[in-house]
Amino acid sequence: MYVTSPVSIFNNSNIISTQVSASNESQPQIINVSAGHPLFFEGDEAEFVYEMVEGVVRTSKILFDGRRQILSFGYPGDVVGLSHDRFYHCDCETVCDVKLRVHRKNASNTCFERDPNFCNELLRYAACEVNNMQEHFIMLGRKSAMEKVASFLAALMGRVGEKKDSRTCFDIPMCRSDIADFLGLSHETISRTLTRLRQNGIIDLPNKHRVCVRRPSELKALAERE
Amino acid sequence: MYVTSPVSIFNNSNIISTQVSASNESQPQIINVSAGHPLFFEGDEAEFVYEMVEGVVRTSKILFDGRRQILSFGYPGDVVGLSHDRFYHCDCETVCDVKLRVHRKNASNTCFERDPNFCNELLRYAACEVNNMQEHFIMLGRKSAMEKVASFLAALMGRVGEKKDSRTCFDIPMCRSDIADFLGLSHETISRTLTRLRQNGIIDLPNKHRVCVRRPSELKALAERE
DNA sequence: AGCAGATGTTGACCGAAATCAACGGCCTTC
DNA sequence: GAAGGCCGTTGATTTCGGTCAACATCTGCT
Repeated sequence: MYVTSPVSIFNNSNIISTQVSASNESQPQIINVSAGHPLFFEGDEAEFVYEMVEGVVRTSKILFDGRRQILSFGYPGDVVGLSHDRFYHCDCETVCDVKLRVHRKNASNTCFERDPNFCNELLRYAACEVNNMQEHFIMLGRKSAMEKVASFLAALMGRVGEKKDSRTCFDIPMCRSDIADFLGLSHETISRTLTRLRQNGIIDLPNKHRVCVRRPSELKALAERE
Repeated sequence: MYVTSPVSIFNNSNIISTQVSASNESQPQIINVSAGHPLFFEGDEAEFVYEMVEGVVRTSKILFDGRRQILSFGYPGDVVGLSHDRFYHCDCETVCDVKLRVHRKNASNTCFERDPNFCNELLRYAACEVNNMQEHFIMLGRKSAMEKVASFLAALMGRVGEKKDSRTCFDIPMCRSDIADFLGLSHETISRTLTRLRQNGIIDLPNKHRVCVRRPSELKALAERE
């Protein structure tokens, strides 16, 4: 099943509320996609806009020689597949098993124009998206490897962390290379930096896909300093 | 005169047409701002959305220690000042003398909601913006210094280049540090890379603020390779 | 006109992160 | 359960671009 084009990074606000999307045209369909499958490719006709319900997707662009930049990880509440024209402008794949709500774009290509409320919500979502992307700009352009990794962990902690005693734990469903291509680093540097954070007692790594933050304030400090 | 929050990079399409914006509320006012002045700062109340008419602005974010990332250069036709909430999320300053059209946001804070057409246009503009930003992501995260500078020049060439004989010339109103902070490099690297391009016969530099491209196809090739 | 500060260029050197390489663990597949 | 491939970690080495520094040029100011 091949679907949409994603546009989100870490978005704290579920701007698109359930009832708003439910009111749009024929009720949107929910689909499941298993881990490691593409939803759509750059250049595909952009028929759908997707709302993440469960799981994580990644959106990316590839250069001619294979270099890859991950644009965003789409988490529940995020919207993927917005496009200003008829085509998707990045690839999108599932990172793990995913459940998503599918909105079909109408013929006129400005999606949802018959529903001004949903259009306004989408506009606010897009503006929010732009804001998130701007934060990511300064990360990619001006932060050190340690700052990048700490910022990434801090963002995930804020979004999906579960508090347990004095720790905040969360899963990292994506592999090291995905994180590397998101932060503009090599996967070796991701690994080394995580090891350093563990050695400094700031995080624990119970297994490869889970992080427990032992000192949240120090992590946040590293996200801005060093 | 202090005004808006900008959101654009290099945008080929003047999506916001004159009559659409003119139909919005009380007719928008045109203002002039001279070179080197701020339009607004991060955190300011986002009262206005601006349409660039003439000149160039830069939008930026600053880290605690002074590191700066330029998010976009706003050229005529671009929109600056979109925000998902009541505040601007970046600084904006004029690079040279600027003329711009000012749209006041209404009280409800979702700008222009009474004008569904303009909302749809803005949505398409925002989606286009997101697309441009995605292109910039792969530039910041994965391209070499030469690729970055060549991409920057190629984008400017396509947008504001004037064909003269076999050459395409254009002004670069911003200083080297601005370009550096846009591309995530140091100003010395910008200078060195421009010199290399000149030595290779790909560009001429008649003066510090003007570029003539002698071999456009080689420039475009460098933007993707090397 | 003359001065001061900003801007641009170039060289020397340094360092953070990439690259290259080796290896261990885990998962899939037959 | 053997084989092969991915993934993650760690070490050795390289390299690109940053930093520091010197100097030239330009601009604005009085």
